[in-house]
Amino acid sequence: MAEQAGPVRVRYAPSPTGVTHIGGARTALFNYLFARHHQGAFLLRIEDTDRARLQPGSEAQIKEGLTWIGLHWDEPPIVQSEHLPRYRAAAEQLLSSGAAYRCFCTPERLEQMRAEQRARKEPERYDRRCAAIPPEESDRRALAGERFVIRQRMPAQGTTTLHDLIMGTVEFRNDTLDDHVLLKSDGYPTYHLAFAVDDHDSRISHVIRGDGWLPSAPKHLLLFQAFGWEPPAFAHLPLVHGPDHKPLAKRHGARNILEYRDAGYLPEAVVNFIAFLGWSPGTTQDLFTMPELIDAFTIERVQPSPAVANLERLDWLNGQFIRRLPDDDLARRLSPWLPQASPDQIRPLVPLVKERLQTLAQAPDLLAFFFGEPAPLPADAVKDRPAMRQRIEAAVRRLEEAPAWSEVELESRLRATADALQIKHGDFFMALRIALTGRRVTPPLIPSMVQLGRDRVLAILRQRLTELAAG
RNA sequence: GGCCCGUUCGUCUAGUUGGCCCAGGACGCCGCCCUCUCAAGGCGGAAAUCAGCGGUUCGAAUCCGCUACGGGCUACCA
Repeated sequence: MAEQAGPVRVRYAPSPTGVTHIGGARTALFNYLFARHHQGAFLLRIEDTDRARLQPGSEAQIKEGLTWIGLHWDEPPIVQSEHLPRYRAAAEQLLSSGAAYRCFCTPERLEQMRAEQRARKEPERYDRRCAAIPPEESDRRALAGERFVIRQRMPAQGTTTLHDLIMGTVEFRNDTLDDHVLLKSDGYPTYHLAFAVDDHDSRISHVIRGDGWLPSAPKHLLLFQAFGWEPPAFAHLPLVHGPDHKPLAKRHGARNILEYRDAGYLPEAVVNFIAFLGWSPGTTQDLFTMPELIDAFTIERVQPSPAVANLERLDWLNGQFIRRLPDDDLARRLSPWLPQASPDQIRPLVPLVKERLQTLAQAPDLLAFFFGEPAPLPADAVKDRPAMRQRIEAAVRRLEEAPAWSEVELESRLRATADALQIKHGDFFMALRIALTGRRVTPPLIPSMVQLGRDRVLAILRQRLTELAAG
């Protein structure tokens, strides 16, 4: 595969018609990793030439999503709607060279034409009725105010060959190519025109995009040729599928990438997760930081087959990354999830939950008993009230005498208490756990008691005794 | 319909210069250990006739052909 001369420059070019989902984020990430791996530039381009489908907050959402997963663009984003004269001039250039022509066909005629082609079971393509209009007549009608689009004139024969970095060599017969529209009658370019002009003007070296574009790649190659420009290298990424093996759509994972943030996922984990969708390093390492990804990423190792997003793996990855976070860092990230607690209050609790969290969102529930009242005693847990009371009373007596409130001290006193009661340590700990938190699943009991503090622990236990006596 | 892409455990994949692969790793699942619950961690296990068929070859997941299945594109959308 011939390497492009000059610096590596790539771009992620979303259209602001929605949000960035997993698939889009992956396209962006692969572009970013490729750029950084080659010390190149990563650009952002907003493809807003479809005014009908434009969505107001979309651009901001896209930028926020990219920023969240740590993809920073190196130059101010290019916004296509701001460059209309440039596209028009480019189209004019093609017009005068004969590589494109004005088409005056109405939408109605085109629809009728297609209906007839369908009926005859022919490929639905523009029939090139306007291709033969002499330039003078074309100019005259345009001047007279007749509405038109500009279409690219495809070669009648021969083949166009694409050397794709992922898909390999793909050959297309030119006579199967449609004379697609380059400039719409509203003066806006279509994707094809804007793509070629912008990628050329931005000196893009590699186009890494979804493989939905593969069928139009030959037209793009021809378009570069018509302009007399050196085309970029191409890499078409296979789609990301949902669990049902259908392309990712609203019905499953096609959620805004930011929803993963809101669900308590770490951007590190999300990045690691999407990096492995269709790519692998070829080693057994499965946890990568961004710098490691940049170092390991090569486009040749991207799979040509679509990947199914396996969200269970994301959960596992998230837990792994949480555990690798320094405690101070985890405390900081937990802070928004525990608005009732100050950073100083959160920090000492981090070691209690660090190994138990799969997402940050689980922290509030796990730590609830530290803030506010403990949950009511579960009904099934107090079936044997006398036993429960006995255990709590014994614990209170021992704890009141504790000279120090440390893990070592509490552990030895509690174990001694269990021995005195002649019950299994585990059973005794469980009784205390339920008394203290109202739950059977909590962070480890003794460290939790230490954090809760002597006064609070004794207060809760006495309160429970009162409840048990009353109820 | 036409053009194009794809097909290794449930999932992500290793494998790509044919033999070291009766196919390796990870998630998930199951079991055991550790253990105050839950996790985490450790150890082990089940799980892929490499889509099918036919070639080439001493030898194929790896090369070739056909078929099947899945998917994309086929707009004055990107």
